[in-house]
Formats: sequence, C-alpha cells, structure tokens
Amino acid sequence: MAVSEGLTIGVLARRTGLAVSAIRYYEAQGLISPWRNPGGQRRYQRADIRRLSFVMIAQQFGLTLPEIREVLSGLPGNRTPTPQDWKAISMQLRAHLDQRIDTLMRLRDNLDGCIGCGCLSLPKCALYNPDDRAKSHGSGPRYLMGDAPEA
Amino acid sequence: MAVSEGLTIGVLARRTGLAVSAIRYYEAQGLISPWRNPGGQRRYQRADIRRLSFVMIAQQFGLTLPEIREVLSGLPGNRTPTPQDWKAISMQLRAHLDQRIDTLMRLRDNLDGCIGCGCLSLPKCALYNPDDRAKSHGSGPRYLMGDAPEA
DNA sequence: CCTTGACCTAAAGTTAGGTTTAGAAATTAC
DNA sequence: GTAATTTCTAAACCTAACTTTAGGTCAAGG
Repeated sequence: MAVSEGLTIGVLARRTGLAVSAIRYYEAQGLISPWRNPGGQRRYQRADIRRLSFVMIAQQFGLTLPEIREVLSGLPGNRTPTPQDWKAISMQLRAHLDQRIDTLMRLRDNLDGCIGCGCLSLPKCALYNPDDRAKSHGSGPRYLMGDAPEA
Repeated sequence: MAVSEGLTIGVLARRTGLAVSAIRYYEAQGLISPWRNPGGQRRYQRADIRRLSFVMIAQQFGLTLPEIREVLSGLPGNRTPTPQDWKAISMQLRAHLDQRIDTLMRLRDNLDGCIGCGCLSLPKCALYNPDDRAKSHGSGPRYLMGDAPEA
C-alpha cells in the first residue's frame, strides 16, 4: 500500500507555493474539494496541483475567486481533467483577459482625448462614461459611481 | 457678499457624484484640504471638483489613494491649477496605464503559449515567471508568492 | 424662535482575500 | 512509547476604501 493515498495539505502547499491557510480558504470558497483520511485530515489528488495553479494564474488576470470557481466548474467532475480540458477553460481566461485589455485601452484613448482638451471636468469628459465606470475592477467594496450614493 | 464663500461638502458631493463620507475619507487620506467656516464646517473651492474628478479617474486606472496623493502633489500649492497643470499630471497617469496594459499583454502572450503546450504545471509554465508574479496588482493583502510563506 | 435639514466627530462595520492564534487531535520519527 | 511535526477547527485580525451609526452642532426658512 501507500502507493498513492493522496497528498497532504502541507505537501500541496509546498508544490504550489501557496500557504496552507490559503488552500483551506480556497476550499471554503468552493475552489477545491479534498477528501478526508480516517483521522479527519485533508487528502488531495495530484491533479489538484494543476487546479491550484490555474487558480493562481486566473488571479493574476484579475478574476475574483467566485469568478474562478465559475470557470473551474467547466471541468469534468467525474474524471481527472485532461490537457484538453485545461485548454478549454484556459480559453475562457483568455477571453476575460482580452476584455480587460480592451477596457484599459479604451480608457487610455479617453484619457488622451482629455489630455488634449484639458477639460477633466465631470459632465463633459468621456472618462465619466457610465459604461467604463461600471466595470472598474478595483479592490474592495468601493461604492462605484452608479450604485446608490449615501442616503 | 455671498458671492463666493466656497462649496459645502454636500454640494461638492452632488457635483462629483461622490458620497459625502467618501470626500471626508479622502481628506483623511490627504487628497483634499478644505478650509473651515466659522461654524467648523468644511468649505471647498470650485477647483476641488476637478481635483476629485481626477481622483476618480486615477482610481479607475488602478492607482491606490497613496499613489494618487503622490501624483496630485505635482500640482501647484500656491495657486489654482491651470489646464496645463492638469495636463502635466494626466501624463503621469497615462504612463501608469501604459505599464498596466503592457503587463497584461505580456501575460496574455504567456497564456497563449501555455494553452498551446497544455502544461499549466508549475515549474515549466512561463506564467510562473517571478517577474510577472511580483507585480500582480490584485486587491488586498494577498500573500504574493515570493514573499515568505507561512512559517 | 424654532424646526428641519445639512454637517460634525469618533468609532464600528463591510468586502475580498487571506493570515494568525489557540487549543486539541492525528502522524511521523526515533 | 513518547516526542516532535502536522493538521484540525473556530475565531480573531489584517489592508484598502469606504459606509453606517450614534449623538450632537450649525445654518436656513418661515
């Protein structure tokens, strides 16, 4: 025996570079689902290394954990994902990324226009276009203009 | 009299679309400095509308409040900023933006490579290049790989 | 003059994405 | 068989960027 009882959380952490606490947190967020050994400890599959790798990459691309969970749900549940499976969901990532780049480039164009006209004053400036404001991907619960203001 | 005693915080909020609480918060962060009327209430200049507009735009571009304060410090303190002054600091914003777009495009190239090879596995993948990881601009105090892991 | 609405401060709450801590149980190593 | 590691859970803490709340003051209208 002991040919393959699964990876412990510590080993998975070392293989991925993530903190043990982060891996537990991802589980709480539904991004990964280990099983438990008789003693109640988490055990992971080899494929989970790749899964967490994907999570880390997707984060760099600016996806939130719920968004990543959504993308990961595209993987087959009944078997270990193949390279083709990973390619498929990586394409989705690429689409997200393209959209973000596109948004930033439009923002840049608007800024160039504003630098040109020197306006930078609210109602006139293209930078206040609601479409652009809506998708600001900043951090935290920033009251994004367009949502209800105070009172 | 009453020709111009300055704007109240409520008026400034309406003109910019910001919440009153946000404007006070920005003051605490050193982004804006109103004076006080005899009763102790905040009074703002017309130019502060533009100042807050700039703050909002810079936030869309992903700058943090400290970074924005830094950029704003390039404005003249002794007089009302001219359109030229605004143009000058807007150029800095443009540089920030260019850099962010550049990073994302490099990330995209890496992803394309990875989709091609189907690896997506830690040590081989270009997406794990420390250079790219280092500058992840995500939100919050994320323990970015490369910093000391747990213990 | 008095009421209503705007404003004040300080402190606590919120979200995302985690980390840290505390105390206990399971594993591994010798 | 026991000591040293790991792991477990639950709860508290952290940052950024704000909002909400509580309790009180200021200003404007009638």
